Amino acid sequence: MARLRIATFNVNSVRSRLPILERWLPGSGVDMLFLQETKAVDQDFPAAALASLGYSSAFHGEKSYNGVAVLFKGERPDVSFGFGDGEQPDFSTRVLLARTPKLSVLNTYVPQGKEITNPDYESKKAFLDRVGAFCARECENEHALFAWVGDMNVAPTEMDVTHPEGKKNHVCFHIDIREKFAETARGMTDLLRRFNPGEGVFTFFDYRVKDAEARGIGWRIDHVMVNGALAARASGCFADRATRGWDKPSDHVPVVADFDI
DNA sequence: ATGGTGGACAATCCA
Repeated sequence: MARLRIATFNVNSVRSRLPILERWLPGSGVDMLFLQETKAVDQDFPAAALASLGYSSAFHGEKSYNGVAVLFKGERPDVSFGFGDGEQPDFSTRVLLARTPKLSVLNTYVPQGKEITNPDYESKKAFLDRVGAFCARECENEHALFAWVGDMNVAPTEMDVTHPEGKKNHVCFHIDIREKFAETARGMTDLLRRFNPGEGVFTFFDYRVKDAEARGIGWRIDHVMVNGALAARASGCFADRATRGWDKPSDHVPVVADFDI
């Protein structure tokens, strides 16, 4: 049995967050880091700088928006982009699948949805349907170790927002999207919540809210969801606030999870 | 208070 530490982090531009990654990663103990919103085309991804930190990478992004990546130490996982289900759009800059001999991880940057009246909100639900189909297939083999991680843009419960009464029509909290998320993750364990059952566990602080973190105004929208086999091997999960005290933090907080596999 | 700030990129779009 070996200890495996994975993490998910919406960097909101991998190039702007390079100083944060350089400061955080070497002492983080993270073996595999899943990134969202890298906002860099592939030729601009700072692979060399990350390699000098001891992390290889696989990435796919586009100009200005979206982009996903995995950073890893040691053996290269088998990495693919998009749902691979033959449907369009393929979401190749929002979906990354990494398979190692021991486990598979689906990394997603779920569309935010803008407004509940916007067509993008329907696209968000359709995206989650495709994630749900994928997860259901992965979970058919109850012995295989599987995780779904990333920026899900859904706060699953009232505990996961600061003022739930004022957010009933928000695309990340509307009852429809919370039910869709629950259906998508059916049978899986919300690992950050399992190890942190109390109030005030957040992974996102809006830049537009003044002193959001100090005032405790946040969202829990970045998740590590695991199937039963992987849940049985989990030893911890936490939102790592270290990066928050440093210069130019992301609006998101890394979520770190430990396993014995 | 339908604002606010930050990122990418060059006039706005996105979150």
